[in-house]
Amino acid sequence: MVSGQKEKLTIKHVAEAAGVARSSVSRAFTRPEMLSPETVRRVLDAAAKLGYVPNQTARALSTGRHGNVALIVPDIANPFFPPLIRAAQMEADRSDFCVFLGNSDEDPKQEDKLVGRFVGQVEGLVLASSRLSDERIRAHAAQRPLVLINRDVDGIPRVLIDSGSGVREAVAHLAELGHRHIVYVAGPATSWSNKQRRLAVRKSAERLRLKVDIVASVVPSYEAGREAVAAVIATGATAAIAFDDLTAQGILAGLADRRINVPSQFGVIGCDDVLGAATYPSLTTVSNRSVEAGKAALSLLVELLQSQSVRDIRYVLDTHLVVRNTTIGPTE
Amino acid sequence: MVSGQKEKLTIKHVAEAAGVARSSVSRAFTRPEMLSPETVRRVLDAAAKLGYVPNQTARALSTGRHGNVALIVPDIANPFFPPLIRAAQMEADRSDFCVFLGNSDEDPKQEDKLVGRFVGQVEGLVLASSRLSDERIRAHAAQRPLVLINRDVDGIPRVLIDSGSGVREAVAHLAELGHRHIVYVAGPATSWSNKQRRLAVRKSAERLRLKVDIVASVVPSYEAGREAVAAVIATGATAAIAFDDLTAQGILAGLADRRINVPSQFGVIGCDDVLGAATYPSLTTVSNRSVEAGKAALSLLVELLQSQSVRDIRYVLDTHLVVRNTTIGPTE
DNA sequence: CTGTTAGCGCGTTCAG
DNA sequence: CTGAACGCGCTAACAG
Repeated sequence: MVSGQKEKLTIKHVAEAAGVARSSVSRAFTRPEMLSPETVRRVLDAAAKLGYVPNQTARALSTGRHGNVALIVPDIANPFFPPLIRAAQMEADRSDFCVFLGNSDEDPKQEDKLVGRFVGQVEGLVLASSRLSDERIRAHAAQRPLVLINRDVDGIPRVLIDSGSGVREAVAHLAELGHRHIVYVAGPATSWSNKQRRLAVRKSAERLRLKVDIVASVVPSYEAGREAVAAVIATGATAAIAFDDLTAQGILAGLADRRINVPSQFGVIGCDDVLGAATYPSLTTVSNRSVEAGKAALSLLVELLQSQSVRDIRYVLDTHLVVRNTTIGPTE
Repeated sequence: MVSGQKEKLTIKHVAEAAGVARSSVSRAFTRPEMLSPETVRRVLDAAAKLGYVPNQTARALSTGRHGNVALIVPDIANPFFPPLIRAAQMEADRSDFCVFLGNSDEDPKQEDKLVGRFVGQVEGLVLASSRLSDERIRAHAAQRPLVLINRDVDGIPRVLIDSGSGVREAVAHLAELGHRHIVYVAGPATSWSNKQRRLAVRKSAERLRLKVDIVASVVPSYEAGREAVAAVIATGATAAIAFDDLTAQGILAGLADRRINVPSQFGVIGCDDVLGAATYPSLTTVSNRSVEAGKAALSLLVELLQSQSVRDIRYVLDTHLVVRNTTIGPTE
């Protein structure tokens, strides 16, 4: 049984044990091809025997590369993000990167603070659904390679989930079912996705001659959706498209509280398809591509890191409507 | 507008600008009380003016403290973890720690690999629902302060969510409703929580003279639950307690596929209460304390880090049954 | 191919 | 209270 060797093993000890210079040990680990196979083997053997493992920190200080990246999201607990985080995580893993995770709590200040905390220890970062201003994003991007998810800033590499296509299908779907007056329950004002969805609802409603109202809702959550119901009903609309599934779920609950039946009396459509068919009635929603987005963002970042290139990249993923059971004609 | 100053600002530049020695600059940041207020102010001013920020890496190399911790979970996308991660995150934030997040993908090998990747850059780690063997956990704990969540290893600080109490209530609840034969749909074999829940079901069923069968299910997921339904039905039981809500949700779906009505023909109880009332029928389940667990684990780790103490800590959070609509008597 | 010698940026004795 | 000098562990020129 190997007892805990608390003593610090450095490159020096390995060098002595292998009878070579310290630099050779270093090279054996980072550029084996510069050494004779014989030497490499001797060094690696000695290292293994001693249980030596290179000190990441010292290496970073000397090279400037720490092998870390940061991922910041507004709310880890929002079901939209975990799959994205997971995908990013696994992609980072493929290139041996460690990922710092930050939760901005939907707050720009906090997000800024996190970036500051991370920036000294990472080679690059990805901001998902950033709540930061364009200026702040540009400022940070000037310091380190930066990839955005669901945020469209010129010149900054970005991965966009185009919920517009799905939302347009949603509006068309409602129009086909005979709805003439709908309402969009908005998300965070600083959210790019929210702007995009709101616009898509407006435009296609206009084109299809539907009346459309907007109901504000500060944060995307079950509670917020539930609270928005009063305002939603007050508009006199017969169907609602919510910023996301969580909000939609809250609306469903609020409607049920008021004994308003879905879908016969009122139609509801969500966005992001994070709830699967788990709501009741199962939610008609717009598909989500968060896994692809997370993976794409990270592989993009890794690519940027490796090939110092700084092209203007804009990667778009489209979406479509998933019809379930919260939508039928307004009068049954 | 400040343009991107890509030049590396070191302690040296600040020293010159402030007209002091480099060491004074260092002290102004780490031990202001050792300097005259006047000097501190001058240094901080100069630093602010230049936009200087201490190099975390260099500092770490010199002090051994990097201000990072790692958190490893089996599956970020499992709804049990995001709230836990978020809580841990925010607690770390309070002490200015950066957190590395790792996803072991339910695989001990991967978990080991992650620990190895992180250990060189963190002061401590927390393993949530670790799939590692006791030996490996002990080995890692010997290197760095380590806190466990839902894993009970002697001598290692741990935070345990005692689902046993809630599960016992669940069994009693079923017994009261008149069920005489129940089945437990198990989770991962390496899961401590699974062992605990299985045992609690067995024991209390025995005490209440209920017959109990066990159905295996490798990973906790919707799919796995759905697939387990055939075996569940085959046992002839009238109610099932699932390892977690995800599995329970899958069971609900599988039952619906077979036109078996819940709760009138079959009762289902989940664990962890991660779905809220979002399933249909809304799921009777065992409450979860993951937020407290995440927070507690991290504050415990921070505490260990600060006060080198190594007491044997075992922090237990109890749970209880949350009755909703998937359980009534077996014959209606 | 391999050894020697500087730093990387900062914290920390140890004198003054 | 402040400055000079050494070291953290490793990589990167620069010789041989």
